[in-house]
Amino acid sequence: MSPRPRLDHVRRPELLAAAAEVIRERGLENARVADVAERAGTSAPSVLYYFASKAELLKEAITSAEERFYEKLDRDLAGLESARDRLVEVVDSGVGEGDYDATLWIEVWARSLRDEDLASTRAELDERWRRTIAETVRYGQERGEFGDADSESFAVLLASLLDGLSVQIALRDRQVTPDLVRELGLRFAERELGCELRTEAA
Amino acid sequence: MSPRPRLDHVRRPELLAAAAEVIRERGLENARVADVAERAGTSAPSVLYYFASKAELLKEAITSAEERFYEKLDRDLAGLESARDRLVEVVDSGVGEGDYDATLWIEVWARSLRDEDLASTRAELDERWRRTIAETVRYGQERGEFGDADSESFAVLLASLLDGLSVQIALRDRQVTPDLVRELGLRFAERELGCELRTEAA
Amino acid sequence: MSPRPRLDHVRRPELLAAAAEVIRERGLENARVADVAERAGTSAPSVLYYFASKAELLKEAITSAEERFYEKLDRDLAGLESARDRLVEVVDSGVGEGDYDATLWIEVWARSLRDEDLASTRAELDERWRRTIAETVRYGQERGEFGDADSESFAVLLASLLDGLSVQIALRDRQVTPDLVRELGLRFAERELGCELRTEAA
Amino acid sequence: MSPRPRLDHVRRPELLAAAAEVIRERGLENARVADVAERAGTSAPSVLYYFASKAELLKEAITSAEERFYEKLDRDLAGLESARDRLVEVVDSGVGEGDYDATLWIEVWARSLRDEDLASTRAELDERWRRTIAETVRYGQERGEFGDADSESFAVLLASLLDGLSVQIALRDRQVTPDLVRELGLRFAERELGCELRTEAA
DNA sequence: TATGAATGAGAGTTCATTCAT
DNA sequence: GATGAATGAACTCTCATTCAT
Repeated sequence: MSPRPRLDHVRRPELLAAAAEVIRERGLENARVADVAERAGTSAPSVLYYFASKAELLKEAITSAEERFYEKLDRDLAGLESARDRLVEVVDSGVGEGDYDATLWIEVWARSLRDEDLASTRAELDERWRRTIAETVRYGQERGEFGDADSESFAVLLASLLDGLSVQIALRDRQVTPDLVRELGLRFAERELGCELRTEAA
Repeated sequence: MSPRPRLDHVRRPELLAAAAEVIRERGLENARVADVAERAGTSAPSVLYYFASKAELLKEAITSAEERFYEKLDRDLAGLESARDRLVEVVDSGVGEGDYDATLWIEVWARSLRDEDLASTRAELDERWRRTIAETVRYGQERGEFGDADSESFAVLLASLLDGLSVQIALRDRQVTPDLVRELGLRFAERELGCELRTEAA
Repeated sequence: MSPRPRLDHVRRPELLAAAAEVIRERGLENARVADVAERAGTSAPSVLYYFASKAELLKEAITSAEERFYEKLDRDLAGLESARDRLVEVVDSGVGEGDYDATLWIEVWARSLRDEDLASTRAELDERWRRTIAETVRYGQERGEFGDADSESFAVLLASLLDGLSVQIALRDRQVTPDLVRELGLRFAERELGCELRTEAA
Repeated sequence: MSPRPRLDHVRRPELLAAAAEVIRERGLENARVADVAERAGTSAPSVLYYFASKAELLKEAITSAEERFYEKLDRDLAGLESARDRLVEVVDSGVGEGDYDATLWIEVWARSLRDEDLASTRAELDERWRRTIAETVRYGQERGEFGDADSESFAVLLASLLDGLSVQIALRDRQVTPDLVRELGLRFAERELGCELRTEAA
């Protein structure tokens, strides 16, 4: 039934990882099949043996990278009891350093402007990100850690603030550092939710 | 190189406008000289008669569009006496609708990730945007309209928040409308500056 | 960059031969990649699959043709015992007919006027040509076949004379035929070296 | 009757001189109308107002430069009584330095390989050069200054030798200097004509 | 399963030449 | 008499993709 059953589950992830690296380095529009092949130690036709086209390869590279990020975040959050710790983790993950950064998002935004398909994928991922934030807020409100605030509005605001700040990180703006982003993000959350988040950080 | 005095001041702006439209429609990386030519009702070599290369054309198209935006904003602000009105104007201009939207910014960000030259131009323009915000805050503080807050930090925060929100507008996110951005931006400013900005808007 | 082992040693020589023909027909400056492709029964991109650029293709076509000529000449000379026979062979090879003619040299000279890279390649090849002549003279002097004369000066003179004459051949001057060139070249050598070279030719 | 009568005799020579310079600098095949225009302080269309096409411009630039050379040489020779002085002058003029050099000749040879029109012009000019040499020889034989030798063969030989040597000058070969060319040319003539030409030079 | 070979479809750019003024 | 403006034609080179093996 399924063609090429043997190596599919081995080679595809490797190629997707290579593609993600190429996108980061050369940009989504300038990424070439040959670049991905070279990084994966194979040839361009080989890459297209596993992915029907360049477009499909790049799209999957992006979505799988983002999905891995959200899966990891969900796992990490589940391991934390306190809502306060969870929110700190959320802000941390959105700061724009480490294995996740805004580079890929900027690429996705740019292409989403005219790629309907990617646009709706992006919308889903962003929705997921906001839902995670909103749920964390409601969790904290249930536990009495946070004051009352509209969790949905807060999610849109915090997500947008972190987006805007992490863009500056990605662009290496001199005035915006990861530490500053963390500080500003947490201070913003404290005001909106009426809680203390920065005890040890300060 | 060679001086081309006659029509330069007529044709170049026309071509720059055409180029900006093409960049919005097809993206910075996919914009072709032939597209610009077609939109301007001429041929590709004609375009290169006025601009030495595609790169120069696109770069100038972007910078001139951004600069026109800031010049208009500065003029508009100068016409307003009250600091409160000025801040409302600032937020309005950053909402991401009207003749200015985040589309161009997203393109610029994406390319700035790899283009040193464009990156520094972007940094200057962003610096200008934050300076405008900070000056407006200090103006309001001098007039006693705003409470004390660090004007520089506020500028970074508001700019980033508006960046993040206007990205959603540009991407036509269903949950984020221009009105919502305005509302959220103003509410954020009220909290940080301890003032009332939304009297008539509410 | 990337290794292309399989057909390299088959296709490259074919393409170089095609390129040499094109250079002869259309000239070095007017040779187009598409011409070479057509002559080799393939497409322009295919040619550039084996050669990184047009410049590299043409340069290699020239140098490989010249080098083949000198290698063949060295082999032929080694097969001759008498210095007299060797010198006749040298003059013969420089007459400008057969598989070698001055056409390529003229192209190389013209381009060397502005192309530093090609200029130094040409200098080396010319140096090799003169060395061959000078060594032949010294060989004859050691064997007592030639009188004493400065072998280096003689080499410069004979090489230049043959260059000048073979240009006329290449340009199909009515007054200069291959036979005349051979006759004049040998007579010149006889006078300078004090020997008889034209017994059977006369 | 004749169109554009006014400036023709002023502008055309200026443009031809500019064209000759451009050909020397960029080569015959790379010379652009715009280069000639720039050097003459005018525009490309202006150049084509005086010359029907680029081809015509370049061809005339070459032939007029060569003709001026031969006219000057004829004038100079006529001013000399002794055949010996005349022959020294001939060799001097062919050495390849001063306002005449082999650069233009090499360009002409290269293009003559496939330009029938230029080829026949070149043949005429070369014929004229050899005739001048042959006549000088016969003049010296009549005056008893030179021994008997076939003036036509000598002309072909000397012309070719000087061609070959001046090519090396044009290409800046390290082993061949103008002084060497003069020395070799005169020594060659002395042997062939049985006379002394280098008394004061030595 | 993989890849060397090949190519068609462009893209930017150059440049002689034309035309209106 | 001269030139700014414009353009068609050409050419190199890139790259995703196909095909035979």
